[in-house]
Amino acid sequence: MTNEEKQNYFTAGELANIFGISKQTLLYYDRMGLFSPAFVGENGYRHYSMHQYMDLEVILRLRALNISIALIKQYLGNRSKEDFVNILESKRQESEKIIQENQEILKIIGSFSSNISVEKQTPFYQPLLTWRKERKLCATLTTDAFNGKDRVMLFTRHSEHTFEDNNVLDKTVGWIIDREAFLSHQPLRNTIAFFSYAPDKYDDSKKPEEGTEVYTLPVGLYVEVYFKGTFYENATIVSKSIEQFLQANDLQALGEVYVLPIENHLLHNDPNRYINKIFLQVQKRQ
Amino acid sequence: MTNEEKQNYFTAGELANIFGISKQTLLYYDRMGLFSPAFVGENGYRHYSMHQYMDLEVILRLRALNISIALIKQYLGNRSKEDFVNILESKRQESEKIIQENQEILKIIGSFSSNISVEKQTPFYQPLLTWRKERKLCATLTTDAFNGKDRVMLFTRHSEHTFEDNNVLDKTVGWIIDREAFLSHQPLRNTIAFFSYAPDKYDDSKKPEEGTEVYTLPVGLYVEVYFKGTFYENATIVSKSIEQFLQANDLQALGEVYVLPIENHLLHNDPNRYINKIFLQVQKRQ
DNA sequence: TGTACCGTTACGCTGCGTGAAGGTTG
DNA sequence: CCAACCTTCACGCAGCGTAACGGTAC
Repeated sequence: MTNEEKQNYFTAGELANIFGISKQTLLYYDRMGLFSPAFVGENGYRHYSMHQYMDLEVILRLRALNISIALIKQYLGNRSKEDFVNILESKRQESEKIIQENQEILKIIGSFSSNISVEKQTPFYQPLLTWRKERKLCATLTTDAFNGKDRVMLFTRHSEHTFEDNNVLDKTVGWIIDREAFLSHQPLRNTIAFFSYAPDKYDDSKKPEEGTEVYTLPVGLYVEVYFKGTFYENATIVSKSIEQFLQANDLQALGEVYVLPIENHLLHNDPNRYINKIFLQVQKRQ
Repeated sequence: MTNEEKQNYFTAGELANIFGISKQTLLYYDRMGLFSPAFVGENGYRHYSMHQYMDLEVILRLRALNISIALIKQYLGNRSKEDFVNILESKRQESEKIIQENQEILKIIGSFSSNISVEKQTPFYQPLLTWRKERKLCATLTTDAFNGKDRVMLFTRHSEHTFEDNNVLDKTVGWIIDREAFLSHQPLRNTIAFFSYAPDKYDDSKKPEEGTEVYTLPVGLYVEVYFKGTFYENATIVSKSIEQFLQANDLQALGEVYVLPIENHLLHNDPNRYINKIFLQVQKRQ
């Protein structure tokens, strides 16, 4: 290597340092055929000519926009205003898509967080009597033949049909059980349907799939009970407390019984720490 | 495999179909130790129990937020409200960072695009006489010892020092040459400095690095010429046209001469298609 | 003779997709 | 006997980072 060469060419490390990038990056660009040294010495050393900094500058400015190496390579060989504008345009769309996706994530996180922080000092096993506004919900009816696998299938079908459009903020899925069976403390309580709340501005024109119905929970008085643990282990005690509450307050039950998980396997390993809410509509006995 | 097993367990394909994911995804989760079947048959077939759908649901809901498999694995083994909230919080920060990065990209693309579309029907080699407002610029002085490599180093140093804060929209770097040398058509024209425009609201308190100065281009009359090709090939003809223009309009030059690339190697392979703008301050001869 | 360069493999990361080659079930 | 399942490799992707191992320049 002559002195003249030393004065006019950059070695890989020099060039990398000057541009504040890693030597490996230059080696990688070489391997990819994106940016190769002007010549390679007998000792294998790379020598980049002074003028090559222009190409490298183009590369780094496009990489700063996270434009792919393949695209940069293609563009470098055939630069033009049109192609440049096209690249910027497609990159713009890509970035906008990424922004949208992450804003969607932020939205979901926000709804999660608010739902979690709401229920803090909840009284358990204490029937509450509250006035609820009308609410719409989506329900997927369960069929009669209904073993464990089918139950899971219906559950996921409900989730998919109900949540495929991201209108729904609260993605919790609850289930509806028969009032008579529940209040008579029968050990086996058939699930009538899975349900989840629909947004208030639910699009009525959108016909739900076969087996899924949009349903209105009427305005009125509701009895609600929060309890810990699984429904099947606590159904009897909860149903008895509700029955007692209805009698003591001269109330009668209407409609079906709704069970809604508040904290479930998403938050706890131990099912004993699950929190569910059970509610049903009531009215003064006439 | 007994009939009872068939009724109570999912095979990999079944589970994948139900949840609308790929079988390969399940296999991958198994390999990663994130989600393994309840048992594996003698034939090697995977069998997932009905109850496992809950774990899978947790996994998929967290994956929908693009939370890493390692983190989900950790969380699954030890669920709690606190950890869940922490995960959401860190993911929120991550998403916000991604959004910021991409909005930065959109900003850069926007400034690129507007700069490109501005200069469309530009008259070349035609001296223009315009009134310019005061503008601030950053200049990196070139040293005397100044061969090719040093020039590149100074150029990149200027870029780094000037642009490391992303305040600057227009990242074009121009250069300043000596007026006397230029107007006397000397073949070798020394570059005095590299420069680029500073944003109007440049933070004066921020002391620039050694060798870089913030500089004010005074308000006043300027002569501007757009020309095609490289500066070194066109300097003589441009300087002659400017000289003629000055004489014809009874003007005299002030300050130094600025050369600013409008379209360069970022947009063209062929240097003959480069577009540069040369400008200098003038005043009526007294 | 040391130390600070240079080089070439080659593997790691993330989350799967996509075969290939071969066994199992019905 | 075929179709539709299932399995286990193993490579590919994007853009480098990070050694490991060895030669070279001063």
